[in-house]
Amino acid sequence: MKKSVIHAIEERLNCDFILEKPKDLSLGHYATPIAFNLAKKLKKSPTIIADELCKKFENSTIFKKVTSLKGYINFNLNEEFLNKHASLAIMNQKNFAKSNKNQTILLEYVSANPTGPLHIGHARGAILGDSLYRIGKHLGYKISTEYYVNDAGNQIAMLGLSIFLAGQQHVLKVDVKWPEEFYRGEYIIDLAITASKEFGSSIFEDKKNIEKLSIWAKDKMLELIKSNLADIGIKFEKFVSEKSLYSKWDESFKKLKKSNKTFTNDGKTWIRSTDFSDEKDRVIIREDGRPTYLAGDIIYHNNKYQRKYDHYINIWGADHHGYILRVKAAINFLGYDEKKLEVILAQMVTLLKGKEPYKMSKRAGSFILMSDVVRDAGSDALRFVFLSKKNDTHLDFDVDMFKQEDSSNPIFYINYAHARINQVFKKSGKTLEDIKDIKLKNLNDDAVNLLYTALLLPEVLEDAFKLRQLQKLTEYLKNLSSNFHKFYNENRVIGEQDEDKFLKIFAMVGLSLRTGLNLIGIKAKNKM
RNA sequence: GUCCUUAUAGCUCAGCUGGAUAGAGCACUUGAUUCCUAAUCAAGAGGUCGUGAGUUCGAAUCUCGCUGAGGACACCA
Repeated sequence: MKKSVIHAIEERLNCDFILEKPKDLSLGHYATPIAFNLAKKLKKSPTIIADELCKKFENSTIFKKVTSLKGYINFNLNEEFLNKHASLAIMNQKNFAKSNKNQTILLEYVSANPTGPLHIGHARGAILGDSLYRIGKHLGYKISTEYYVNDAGNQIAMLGLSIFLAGQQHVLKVDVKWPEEFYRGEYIIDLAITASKEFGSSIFEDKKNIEKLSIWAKDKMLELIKSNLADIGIKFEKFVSEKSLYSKWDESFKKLKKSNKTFTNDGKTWIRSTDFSDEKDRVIIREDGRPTYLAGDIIYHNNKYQRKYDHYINIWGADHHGYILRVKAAINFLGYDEKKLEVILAQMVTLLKGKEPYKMSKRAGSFILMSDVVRDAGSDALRFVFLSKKNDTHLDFDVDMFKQEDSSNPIFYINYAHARINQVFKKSGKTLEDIKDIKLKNLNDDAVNLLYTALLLPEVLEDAFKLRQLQKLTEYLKNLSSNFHKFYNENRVIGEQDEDKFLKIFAMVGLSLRTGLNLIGIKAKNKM
């Protein structure tokens, strides 16, 4: 719809212009402040210029009227134009708001260590990533998703050690001297108990078994993470194991060396990331020959770029921001275009419970499980609330407040609108077939504006996806629902002269609500 | 100390690449149901957009300083 409008205006104005939405729908559907820009050049007042430009739009096929006000030019779409778009959408619902793009995108997100269940902080990135994926795919991007599994290194070893010690304490009942850092939390004890059932309690007698426990537990945790994700409707196309990548280290390292950005010092191998305005150079191979975490990421990104996507998106927690430069440096040193990598940082979630702050740290063990919140609040509410906020703002929410599933939860409001539409159709005894060919004309302003708002979904999606700002979509859905509820209260439908016309508009509203919700992983309710 | 993010109504937040009288929801006050679901709607009240400068026809939006908040500054991941 927006494209047609831009095209129609371009045709008559023959110059660049900004197309925006007026503050108030009563002013118009679209507007441009072009007259302000031209004022200086033409040395005339914006008001006069706007008046003159309006005249160019006489006999337009898509605008009902074009008016000027205080220098703005406001465009009102005509019913025929809106009707055409609505008919098209309703007759081909599955394709509504779809389009085609050629860009291929590799989206990596969550990638939480398989050392414990997902906590509420992970949920933010998970929901953002999954929703971006759904929307991107709908808009026609060739987009794939991956989860990078850190199944090597110290953290996994620490997981095994933690379980081993927990087993000694809780199963063998011996005194244990805990190291400074280890994984706490009840799940560690649970794992120890499960391990004793599976392997016999003797497994906790010999330190040699720590590695075995690590591998076993990490697989268990990955399964748990997958099930946590499935609970909120997330499924990855691919899981990439860090460990399995190390066989390709030589190849990656050889490529990296070609850049002359590696060097050895103190028996360690470094990359010169300071050449990429990093604070310091970074170690990639330790003195004892073990690769650092960055080495894994170098292989992984080499692997990613070898698969030749047009664009790469990584969603990381904001605590990783310092890591961006060194990864980008490494990608550059590998001979790839690091600008193709976009890192989205999901800011921390501050969780409150009864106004007391929760500190979330896996290692400390006092963290809120994502699965607990999902159980209390429901996947739909969690998804909607998380997406309602820009991903770069700190998110505060109180678990207790979240439990109050009352009308303050916008997802109820939107579902209610959708359910109402469904019920009106039922009561009317009519189907889409009956109303899809109805011509929408002689509508009151409220009906026109409701229809117009419903038809905005495609441009909202494009905008939200391009800017990676999905709160634009949630805002839109709330707004459309509000317009609908207002209209519903002011107009009777069944048995009225305009029944069929209104039903067609409602069908369009329902389609937009349903499609929009679906793209953020929420199934619209037909009944409350 | 350096870097990232952030500051808008009592609370939680929108406000698109600068543009019309700064908007929602919750909470508060008042009203609407012989009628398709009142889980709704209408009206009211509530703001010197953290602060000080700058850029210009025009700033919540852009630039700089200051202040507050959260986070990161590993050979951990």
